[in-house]
Amino acid sequence: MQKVTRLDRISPQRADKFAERRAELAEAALQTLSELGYARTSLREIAQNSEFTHGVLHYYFHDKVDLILCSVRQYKARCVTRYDRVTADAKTYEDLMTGFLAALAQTMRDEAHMHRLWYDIRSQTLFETAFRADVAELDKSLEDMIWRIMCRFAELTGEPQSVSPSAIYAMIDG
Amino acid sequence: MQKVTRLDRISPQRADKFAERRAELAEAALQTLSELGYARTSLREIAQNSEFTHGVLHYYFHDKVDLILCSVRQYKARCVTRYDRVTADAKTYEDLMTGFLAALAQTMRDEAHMHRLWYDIRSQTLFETAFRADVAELDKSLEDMIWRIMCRFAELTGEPQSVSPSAIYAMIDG
DNA sequence: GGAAAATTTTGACAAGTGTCAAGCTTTTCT
DNA sequence: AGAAAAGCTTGACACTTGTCAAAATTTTCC
Repeated sequence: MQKVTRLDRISPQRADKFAERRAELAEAALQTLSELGYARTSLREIAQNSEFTHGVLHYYFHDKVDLILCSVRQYKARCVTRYDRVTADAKTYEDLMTGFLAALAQTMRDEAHMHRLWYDIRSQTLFETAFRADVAELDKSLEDMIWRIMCRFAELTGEPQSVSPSAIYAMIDG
Repeated sequence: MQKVTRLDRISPQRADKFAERRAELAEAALQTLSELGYARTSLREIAQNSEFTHGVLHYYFHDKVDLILCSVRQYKARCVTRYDRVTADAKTYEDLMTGFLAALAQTMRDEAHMHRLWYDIRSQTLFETAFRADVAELDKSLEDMIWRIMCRFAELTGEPQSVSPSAIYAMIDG
C-alpha cells in the first residue's frame, strides 16, 4: 500500500497517478463544499460526488481536515495561477487591465459558489484552530498575488505603488 | 402541557414564565454558538450550557432551527435596543456621539465573540434556505437601527442626510 | 502467467445527532 | 388536600458521522 504518508521511494509515474487521484478527490470535495457548505459536508457525500466510495478517502488523505484543507488549497492555487498568468503575459497597461478584469469577471461569474465557500471556510477559521494556520497562509498568498498585479500595474504606468498590500486585498476581496 | 405552540389562552404570568425560560435557553444557545460555531453546536451541548437537560429544548422550541433563530434574534434585539436607547436619550449632538461610540465600543469589546457568531450564521445563510429569510429580516432591522441613529445625527446638526441606508450599514458592519 | 503490490470496496465500529414519548416531579387551582 | 396542569428528565429511536481493517479487485512487474 502506498497510503497518504511517505510519497518518496516511489516511481515518479506512480506518484503522479497518486497525486492525480488526490486532485480528483479534492475536486469532488470542493464541489460538495460549495454545494452544501462546511457544516453539511461529509466524507460519504464527497465520495458520492466522485466515482469512488467513501473508504478511498482515507487512502489518499490523512483525515477529513487534511482533505478539506488540500481541496481549498487546490482551488486557491488555481486562482493564483490564473491571475499570475495574466500578470506575466501582459506586455502593456491595456493588456494587464483587460486581462485582470476578464479574470475577475470569470471568478465572479463561474465561481460565485466557490467564493461563498471561501467565506464559509474563513468563518470556520474563527472556531476551528486546525484551519487557522493554513487559511491564514492561503490568505497571505492571495494577498501576494494581488500585490504582484498591482506592482505590474505600477511598472507599466511608471507610477509608484501607493497603497499597502493588505488594504488592496481587503478592497478586492469585499 | 403548554408546549411551544399556542401561547394564547394562558394566564399572563404563565406566559411570562414561559417566555423567560425561552430567553434563558436561547441565551445558552447563544453562548454555545459563540464558543463552538454553528457547525459544532448540538442541542445537548446547548443544554449543558443551561441548567436543564436536552429534552427540555423541544418543550420550549419547535426544533433546532427554531431555537437558533430565536437566540440570534434575541441577541440582535439586545443590540438594537441598546443603540436605540442612546438615540432616544440623546438631547445634543455630543450626547449622541459619545453615547453611540460608547455603545459601539461595548459591542466590540464585550461581544467580539458574539460578532463572529453573526458572521458564522450569515455564512450558513448562503447554504441553508431555512435561515435566509429570517437573517435577511434581522439584517434589515439592524440597517434600520443604524439609519435611525444617522437621522438623529442629521436632526441634531441640522444637516440633511446624505448617504443611503444600506451604504452606511455596510460601512459600520465591516 | 502468476506472484506481489497497489488500489478500491465493503462492512463494521463507536460516538454523536435531532427528535420524541413516557414517566417523574413540581406547581397551580379549586 | 387532591386533582389537573405544567415543567422537566430519562431513555430510547433511527440516522449520520469519521475512522479503520479486512477482503476483493485491479495493476504492475518478473
